[in-house]
Amino acid sequence: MGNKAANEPLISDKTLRTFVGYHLKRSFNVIQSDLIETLRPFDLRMLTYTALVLIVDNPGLNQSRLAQVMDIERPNLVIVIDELEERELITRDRVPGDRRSYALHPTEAGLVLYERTLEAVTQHEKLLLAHVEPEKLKDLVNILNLIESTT
Amino acid sequence: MGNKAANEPLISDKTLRTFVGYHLKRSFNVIQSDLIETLRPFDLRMLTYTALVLIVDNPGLNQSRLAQVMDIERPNLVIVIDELEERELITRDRVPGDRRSYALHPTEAGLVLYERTLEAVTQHEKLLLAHVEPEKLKDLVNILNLIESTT
DNA sequence: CAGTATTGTTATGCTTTATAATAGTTATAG
DNA sequence: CTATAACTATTATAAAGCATAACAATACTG
Repeated sequence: MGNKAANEPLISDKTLRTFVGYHLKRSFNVIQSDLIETLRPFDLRMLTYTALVLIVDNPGLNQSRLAQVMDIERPNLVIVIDELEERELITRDRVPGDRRSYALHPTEAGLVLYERTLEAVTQHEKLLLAHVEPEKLKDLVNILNLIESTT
Repeated sequence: MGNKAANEPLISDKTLRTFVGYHLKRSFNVIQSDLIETLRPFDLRMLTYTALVLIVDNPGLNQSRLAQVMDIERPNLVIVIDELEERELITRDRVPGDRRSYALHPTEAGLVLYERTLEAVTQHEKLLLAHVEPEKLKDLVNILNLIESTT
């Protein structure tokens, strides 16, 4: 009577489960999906959001440094910055000392959007992870920092 | 004397660091980079490798189920399966009961490649994470499972 | 000053991921 | 039994992410 297992036999991913990376990817997918939906109303993608946050937190930085921190190639950052500038969320300002590079600054609108999205994203992640004890989340971040510092 | 900070001022990602998802992504990037390099000699990408492993572990499954487990859309799995079949690592076998679907099975060559890559990938991840105590990795996986079970 | 390095950019390609539409097959409702 | 719905695999298509080569303008170095 409605034995679903008969129609849809369980698939085992036991081999993949032996890899930490597999677990990392699967849990990141959960958070990423939530984040994408959270950012949608603001018409921001993960990359553009990340760039906006870093520019607000580090006003005046240039594109080379930003690409470096975001771990993407310079050419790929250009379209991200183009989009933020077209939407008048940031400005590309000539820097007196070096006429090659631009200093990136948030506009007033950029600051406002930053504040709003920060609240939304923080709230959404808090809700999404509400069932995990805060102590465990702290442990998690500490271990992830260890892994990250592998490089 | 060589004050690098003067030329390359430190960029702060403190706001992004408040998000668990940011930490997850950054540490996954570390593992993913290593995995890609590990798979390169075998001419496998992450997707094709994942598919191969799941087919070996679950011989006879069909593409719909496989796509479901891999969290990708059916159309996108087709080219992955095409590639594995062209390289004669798996076979698409007609199943008597249902002429719509194919049962996926690994070939002898597929099994051999599976064994070799499994060893390589296991060894590489072990080395990459050698500086993290095994106990912490266990904790990590447990917490990640909690997050994954959010869905 | 000559050669080299850096910044931002364009062009290009590959991979991943998502959606719509279709042919063939199976299941279901009346 | 037949009409309709549902399912499987596929094709076509597009958007997004990510990498490399090449270039113009500018800055640095010996």
